[in-house]
Amino acid sequence: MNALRLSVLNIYNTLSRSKEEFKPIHPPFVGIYVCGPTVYNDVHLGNCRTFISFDIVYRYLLHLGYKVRYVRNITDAGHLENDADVGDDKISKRARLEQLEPMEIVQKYTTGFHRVMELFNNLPPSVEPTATGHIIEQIEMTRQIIKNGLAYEKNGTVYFDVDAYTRNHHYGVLSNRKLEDLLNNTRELSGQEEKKGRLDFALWIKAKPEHIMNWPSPWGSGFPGWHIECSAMSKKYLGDRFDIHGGGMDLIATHHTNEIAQSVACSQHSPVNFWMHTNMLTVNGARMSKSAGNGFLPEELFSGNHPLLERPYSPMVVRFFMLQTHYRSTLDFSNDALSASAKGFERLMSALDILGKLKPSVTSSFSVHELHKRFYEAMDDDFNTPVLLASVFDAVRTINLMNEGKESLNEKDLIDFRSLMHAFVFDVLGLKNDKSSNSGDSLDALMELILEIRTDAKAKKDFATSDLIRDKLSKAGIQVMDTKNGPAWKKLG
RNA sequence: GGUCCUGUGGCCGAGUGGCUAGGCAGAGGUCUGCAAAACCUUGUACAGCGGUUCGAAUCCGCUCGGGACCUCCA
Repeated sequence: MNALRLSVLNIYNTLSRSKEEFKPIHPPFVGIYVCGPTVYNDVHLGNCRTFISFDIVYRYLLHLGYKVRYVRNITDAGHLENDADVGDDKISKRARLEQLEPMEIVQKYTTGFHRVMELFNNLPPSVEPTATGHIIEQIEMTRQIIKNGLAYEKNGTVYFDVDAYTRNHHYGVLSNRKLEDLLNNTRELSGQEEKKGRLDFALWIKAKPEHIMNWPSPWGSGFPGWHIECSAMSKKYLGDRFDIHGGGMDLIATHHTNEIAQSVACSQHSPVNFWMHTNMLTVNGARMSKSAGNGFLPEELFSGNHPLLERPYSPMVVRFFMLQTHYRSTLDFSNDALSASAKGFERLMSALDILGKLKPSVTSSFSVHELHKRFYEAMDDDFNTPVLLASVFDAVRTINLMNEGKESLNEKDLIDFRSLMHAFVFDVLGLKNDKSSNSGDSLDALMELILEIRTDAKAKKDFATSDLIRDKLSKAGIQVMDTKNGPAWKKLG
């Protein structure tokens, strides 16, 4: 199938602020690292969007035949409540609030996160390392940075020396900011007396006596800074230099900027070829976030239990909804938009059901190759899922026309068409028919019988009976449709 | 304040110089016992003003609106 792919993959790189042709460092291998969640709380839908976006990246690279190592971490230590490098670790704080051991918090929200990822049909990453599992690597990296003269220790805490770094490197490369602007526009934070420079950030933080999560280090008992974990773990599993690093756009200015600085300080070269960033999910135009109180939890969506929702939406409808927007655009979340997606998704799934049942003709009336080409062009253009879906919906129309005998495919083309649709809708976009309406249980046989009775009644012009069957089934959540090929049914969403 | 992004038809949302995006909703039609489904047809959309150009939603300038980051957040 790939022999017909004429385009090449282009990816928008935050570093260059433009699309670049993707060439792996060591083909056919591709290394990708995505910043995972800090497991101190339930993931909300905005978090999920990022992981769904990178699931598409992962799936498409796999589809293209690359051998992909996809690393997505779990932050279970070191993420402070603010960037002043004072104050509390988020996990520790939550542990006190819930009166649990910190690792109980970690376990609880990690499990929840995995469940949600599975519901959204995200493939599990190849490696899912935790910060607490890589303390030694983080200490090692910190030592190396000190050794290279780009970090210093003060009272048990180790800071990255941004000023020293900027003598040879551009600290603001990723966010495209000048150092003086960063200095002038950074807010004065309290508790920073220890730092030499205002932009310096902690690699290792001295633990206060009450801080439960702490580890011994050359600088005394403490815990790692937030940024060093990703540098240390990406280095461990993907090497000093790898292909793609991803995360939400909000990580550009601080987290990823610091990651680059740390890796450069340690290894003397830039760690990542392609930096990819997903845009934010918004509600009424404002960013969805917990602090703003406008966050949606996946649970609320699946149950419909939220003031802004009129009904529940299945994980696949939500996934489909997200894929109708490009990952670098903001996506505004609303009941109306979701409801439109629910109908579109249903139409797509029923067309794919029909496709599986179509019979081949002698001749073909349209070109499967053309679709094939368009599908790849869309995905090769920086994973443009909305454009792919537009082409997929052209295919949906064609499937329906075939069902009415107005379009046709010969046997070979029909096989190609099925495998093309299957590959892109199920494998690449990761959608699935979560209603699994006609899934071979006893309901099938039962429905066959009922529809037979109804067809008999109709033949005898006993419309009272046929309509009664239809109405009662409708109330039971099953829709009956009289198509040209006889009666059909499906479960209602 | 600094650095950016953005404004597309009733709603969501692609598209970055000339060629129908797409989904949902609406209207008309085909089909049907009636519906539904499906299919066909249908919308003179690109915030405003000016400029560049043979030609702009697309490039440039200004104006107005929305948002993000700079402070924890994907």
